[in-house]
Amino acid sequence: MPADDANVRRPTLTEVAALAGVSLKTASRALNREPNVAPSTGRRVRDAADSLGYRLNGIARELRRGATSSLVGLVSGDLANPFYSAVASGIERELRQHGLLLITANNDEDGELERSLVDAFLERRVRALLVIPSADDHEYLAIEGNRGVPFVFLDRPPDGLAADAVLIDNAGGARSAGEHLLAGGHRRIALVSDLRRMAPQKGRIDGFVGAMRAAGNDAWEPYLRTDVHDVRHAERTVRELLALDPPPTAIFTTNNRLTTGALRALRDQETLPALVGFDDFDLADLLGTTVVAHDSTAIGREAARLAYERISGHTGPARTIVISTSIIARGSGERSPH
Amino acid sequence: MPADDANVRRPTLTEVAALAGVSLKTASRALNREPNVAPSTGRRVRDAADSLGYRLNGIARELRRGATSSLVGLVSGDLANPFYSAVASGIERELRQHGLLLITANNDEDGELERSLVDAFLERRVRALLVIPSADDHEYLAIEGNRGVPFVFLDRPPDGLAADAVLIDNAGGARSAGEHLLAGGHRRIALVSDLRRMAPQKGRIDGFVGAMRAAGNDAWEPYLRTDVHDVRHAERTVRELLALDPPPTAIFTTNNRLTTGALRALRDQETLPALVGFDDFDLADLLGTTVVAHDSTAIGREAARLAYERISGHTGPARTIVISTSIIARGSGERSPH
DNA sequence: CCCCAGTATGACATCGATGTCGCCGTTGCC
DNA sequence: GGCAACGGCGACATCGATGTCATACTGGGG
Repeated sequence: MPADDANVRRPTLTEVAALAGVSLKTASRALNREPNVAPSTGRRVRDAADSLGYRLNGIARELRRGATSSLVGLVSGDLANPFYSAVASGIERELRQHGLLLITANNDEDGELERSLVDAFLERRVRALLVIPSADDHEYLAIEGNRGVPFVFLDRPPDGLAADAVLIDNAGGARSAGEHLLAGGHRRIALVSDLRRMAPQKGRIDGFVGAMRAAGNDAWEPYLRTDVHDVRHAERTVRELLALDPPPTAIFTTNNRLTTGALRALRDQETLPALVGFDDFDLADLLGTTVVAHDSTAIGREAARLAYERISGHTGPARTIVISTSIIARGSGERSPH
Repeated sequence: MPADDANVRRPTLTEVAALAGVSLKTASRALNREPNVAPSTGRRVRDAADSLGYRLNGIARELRRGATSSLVGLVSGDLANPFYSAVASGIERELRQHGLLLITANNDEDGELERSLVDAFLERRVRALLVIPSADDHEYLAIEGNRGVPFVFLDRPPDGLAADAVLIDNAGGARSAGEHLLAGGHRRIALVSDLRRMAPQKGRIDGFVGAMRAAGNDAWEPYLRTDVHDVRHAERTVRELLALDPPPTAIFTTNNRLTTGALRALRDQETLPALVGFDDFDLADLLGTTVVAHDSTAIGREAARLAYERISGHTGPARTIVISTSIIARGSGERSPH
């Protein structure tokens, strides 16, 4: 049936204009509610548009208006990780208020993939690009930044490039975790961290170590475990730590995944070490887990805000926003050394 | 500095062609690696493109190629809810394999907003539209479905419209939860559900009620609580239920939020009722919470698959995929009535 | 009564790419 | 030696909208 074929094609503005008996330009004016259109003409055009099921072609409009879309790109890790999804949620909310839409892509923690995703976004002429980078080197973005596409880095500082960033006070949070445990009387404190090459992890390690040094404590040193990258590995690592003689009396885990692993390892232990985890998580209150908390949604919101200011024409040097952290004591971090 | 101004405009293919000393069309051929371009010409064009920092304008390309983008839209609830983010993650992974990008927007559980987001997506000429609907009536989408934009409904069936859908076996899962508790010897079983008007909730209620009827049990009836919509409300509701005389000996909560609320309410109780929750959640194993689990990521993956098949030209009647559920016993659902 | 301002409209160029078609110069084959 | 086939390339139209400029008509002021 040819009628079907006709049906799958969307009507163009030209067709609407023809049906309404006006010129293309007048139809455009009517639908955009520009001034200087006779009321009756306007109505006729809109009726024609409705009856045809016309919908503006945003691609064509954007090409004409300057080859830049109303999209903002986010390249991050898997949204299944609650940290990333909280950030994405904050971004989306903020963008929506300005009529911008969010495109997301998962870099699978792969620098190569990240680069090609950034490329894909740039080809689609996103208005801004938000990145929670996995790659270490961001110099390849330098040219772009100067070409009118604002970049904002989230959670990790840009490397080899001046760009806006929203970071967490990693060192501060980790220092306060260390101090909290020291204040509880702990000395043999284990540190379980993720990949050391990632800046936030490095910051957290440094902050913790700083607290230890400041207190003149070096009993933690045998218990340092870095480059632990997933829940299973964290669980295994914590089990191994607890089997040491003497075992640590407290553990500090530097992100939500590692904290989860530690909790699993502690499940069947008789004597529980103290535990403080970086990143708050759902139901931590029920599990009584003491954490270094921060507002992940705010990270996204602030990043989107910075991006929007750049889109709106703000120029000036790169800015960095640091999101503060706070310790939420729920019991696990307050267990005393035995 | 005028050099700056020049810098913010992206070079066009015409400029690349001029620099390489060839025609626009030849430059296009070279960059797209079409046949019939002399190797030396190709190299010259690519060098020119690199030196100018040229990047293809996807908007223009898509306009020319048929006014349809390489984007797929997802309208859902807040990504901060792990159910939605798991679904989004599944979708994005699947789409990426086909070179498609995901645009997300949060409907804030508001039918009006949802409609305008769908509009915005359609204007941007998404290739397909995935919806976890909040609105009840989807007839307004009927015209669109016939215009070549495939729709896939997730978690909730389309209403007044034939479209592909990926659903959870809500009734089946809830029935097995009911049967599980009955088998444990429970009779006074409370049902705490979210908004009854939402199809998944209705399905879960019906499944549970069906199990009760089949067993000839009506002792649950005084403990039915529907239209509980957030964590706080769920916590309060469960507290009230437990204060009844006699109290229920078991509770079935019909989604992850309500389960969270119930867990909070149970925290300080002396005698614990059995608890089964619909939706699995992170750390449920540590909390020992028995749940009706399903693979949320698979929902997204399957929906993206259906959409992709339609994009690739598949026609035929609307299909519905039902994701199965299974009970994961972790202790809370196996407590016996006291 | 004329002129000017302002309103309503349309013709045409344009955004940046790709598709169609045709031209020119080599080959290769009969 | 002539001709078909093909490789390499460019001129031009095109996708669907918006911006610019021109034009016709209306009404009001001098």
